[in-house]
Amino acid sequence: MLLRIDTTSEESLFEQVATAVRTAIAQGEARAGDRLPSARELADSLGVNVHTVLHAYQGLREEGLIDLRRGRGAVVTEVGDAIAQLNRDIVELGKRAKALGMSPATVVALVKASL
Amino acid sequence: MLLRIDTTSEESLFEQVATAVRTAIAQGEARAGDRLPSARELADSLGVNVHTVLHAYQGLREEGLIDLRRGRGAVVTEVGDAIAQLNRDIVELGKRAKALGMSPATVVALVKASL
DNA sequence: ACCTATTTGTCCGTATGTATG
DNA sequence: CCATACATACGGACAAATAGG
Repeated sequence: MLLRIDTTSEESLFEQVATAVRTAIAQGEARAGDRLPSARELADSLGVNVHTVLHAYQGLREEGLIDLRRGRGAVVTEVGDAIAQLNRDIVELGKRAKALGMSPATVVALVKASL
Repeated sequence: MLLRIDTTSEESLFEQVATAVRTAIAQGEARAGDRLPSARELADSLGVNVHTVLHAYQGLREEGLIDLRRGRGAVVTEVGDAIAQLNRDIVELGKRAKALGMSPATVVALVKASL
């Protein structure tokens, strides 16, 4: 799992970390039961603070993607696997939307409306 | 096609009108070849200026959703139909996501990442 | 085919608020 | 604080397309 962070981006750092990890799971790079890098480990390799990674991890826990336990680290849940199943269709959907000239905001609005 | 506008919203009026019409098309309330209400008609029913609605319509024309010609009004294009089809698939995706126990926030995040 | 009245979007300018320098 | 630029929303006048007789 190789992640990158853009310190010049307007998106907050913890959001970028969360998105990166989520994407990795969605792409099947980490499956149910797999252990993610520890917060300290990941923070070091990204050059950000440990709390930034923990903030991201806690968000992913609230989404149900990972279990987070003291002493054991972050483990991908079954929900994480379900995401990988759906991600391919989501990517396909994104391509179609782009081909139709739809703005990302429009697509996101439609998705939100359907949930 | 029943639209509503929130004059207290921070979103600009013409954007709200555009979003409302776009959503109506996405939901199949107006299909290819159908005529939308004239700008004056819609403006009256929404309580905004004609030009505000026209501004929204012109934006939708640039997106390719409608044809706009004087004397004839706004007509939904084939692209409008394609978006409606896309929206049906989005709804289907939402159902699957829910069945898999994925949180709405996760789905939205994945869609954003794919765009 | 003609004329005219209506419908409809386009073009002109103006006021107001919001950044930007 | 001031000046400038830009976008939004509004109003009036205009011209093209349409509809009816």
